Amino acid sequence: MSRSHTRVAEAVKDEACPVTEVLDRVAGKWSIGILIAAAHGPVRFTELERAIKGISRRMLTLNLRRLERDGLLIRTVHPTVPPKVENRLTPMARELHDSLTGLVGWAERHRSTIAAARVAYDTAAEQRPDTD
Amino acid sequence: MSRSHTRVAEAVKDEACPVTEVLDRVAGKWSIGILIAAAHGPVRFTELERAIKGISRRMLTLNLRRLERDGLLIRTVHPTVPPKVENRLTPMARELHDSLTGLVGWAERHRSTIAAARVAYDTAAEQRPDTD
DNA sequence: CTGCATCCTACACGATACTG
DNA sequence: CAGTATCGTGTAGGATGCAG
Repeated sequence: MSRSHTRVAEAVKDEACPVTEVLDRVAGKWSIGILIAAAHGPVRFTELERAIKGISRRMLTLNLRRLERDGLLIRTVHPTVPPKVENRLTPMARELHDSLTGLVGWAERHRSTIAAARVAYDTAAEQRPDTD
Repeated sequence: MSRSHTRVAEAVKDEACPVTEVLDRVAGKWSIGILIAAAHGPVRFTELERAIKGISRRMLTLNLRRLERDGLLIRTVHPTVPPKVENRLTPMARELHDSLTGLVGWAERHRSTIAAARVAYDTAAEQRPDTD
């Protein structure tokens, strides 16, 4: 088990690598949440704001813009008096959404294990006066 | 000290957002790259450093520690004269790795589309003196 | 309702130097 | 080889207030 992975290492080399690319796009505290929250069809700004919970208007706006800029999100503005904006994912984003749910599923499955690992790690660290 | 977890907002709404959980773990410029680079078995520090290329020693170390703390990575130190440290993913991390490669695959498939979308978006923005 | 402007803090990351 | 220590920077993100 070695040769086939060489390409992975090579793929990871410079800034232009897809890894960093996707990272940049999905990075951030809210991107994934927004993508998932917006996945079930046209969603309005306020809906997202409530759905995601914890996100600030500023962050929602900024992330929405970035996603739109990357062609992951389509923002439809209805020039009505009370402004109405519908956000929906592009097909491309829906593909991403699949990987994302996979990620979330993983998180759900192992959350407790991870939490335990952290406690164990921290405890072990505290046991070591050196690490203090 | 592990204080100041402004990021996760801790236990308050942890159950509510496994999204944020996973985000926090995969967030960062290098986490994914490291996980992928370390996926093919025991890898030494320097190997990772060379494989990922662009990463600083400091960042490699920090991320390695975090992954280890979360129970995603096992760090085996061989107390030999030239220190030898082997890093390998835990089974849990391997599952994550699958989602990750999915993510990377998506990135590879749509990279050009995204780039185009950006250009289009930016161009459109420049066309609008109003936006100035 | 949807968003932008401003201010401010925290932290991720980089560069460099030192060490066992 | 595999880190650690320190300093400096950029920017993500939060809080608040104003606006079409």
